[in-house]
Amino acid sequence: MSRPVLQPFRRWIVMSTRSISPAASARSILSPTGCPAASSSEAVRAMVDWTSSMAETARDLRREGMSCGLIAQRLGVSRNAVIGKLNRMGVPSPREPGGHGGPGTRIQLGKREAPETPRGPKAVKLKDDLAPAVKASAAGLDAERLAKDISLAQLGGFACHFPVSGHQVAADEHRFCGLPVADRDAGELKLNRPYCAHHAARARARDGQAGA
DNA sequence: CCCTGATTCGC
DNA sequence: GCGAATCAGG
Repeated sequence: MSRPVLQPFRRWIVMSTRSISPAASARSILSPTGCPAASSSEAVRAMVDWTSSMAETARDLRREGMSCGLIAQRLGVSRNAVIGKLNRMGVPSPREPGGHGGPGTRIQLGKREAPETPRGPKAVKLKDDLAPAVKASAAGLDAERLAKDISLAQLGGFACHFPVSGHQVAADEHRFCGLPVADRDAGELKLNRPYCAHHAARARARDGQAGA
């Protein structure tokens, strides 16, 4: 019948208890023209199953400051896929200046007031001040550099679990901060987050904007 | 020109 | 929900 075909090699691993939902299976692939670019009989693009693992990894990596492009490479997906996914997840844009002031430093949040633009022509551009949280987190970048950068296996019960792998690493080789957590006796905030003071603050700031 | 992220839009 | 195309800025 219509689509006998292709066994999508969408494995991407799935260590989660439940990652592939029936919906995903139903989605299957196909769609001869998934996108305008692929119009015509172009190769079929295996749609990636965004498992929780991938989503979490992407989110963490991005929070580290890794650009979507690198994350995309790591996950093996396109940059737009990562951006789109993260945006859909509600992950804001940390875009910490800690990366490199060179290429791609554009924060400028704030949605366009006129999305009515037919996407082709010029779009509206709005300039909005950065949220204080972003600035604050940026100031704490030093803390990340001071992180122990240890593996998950070495993380203790009170070690910060904030991912700090600033390089491209496999999901299983992810490195974490490892600094003492703050919720033991921070005196200020006592969250259950297994993060140190610095990362806890960042996490809160992040959740505050979009608690996906 | 490169890079970046954001949004729009078809599937 | 997914990703490409497009846009927009550094």
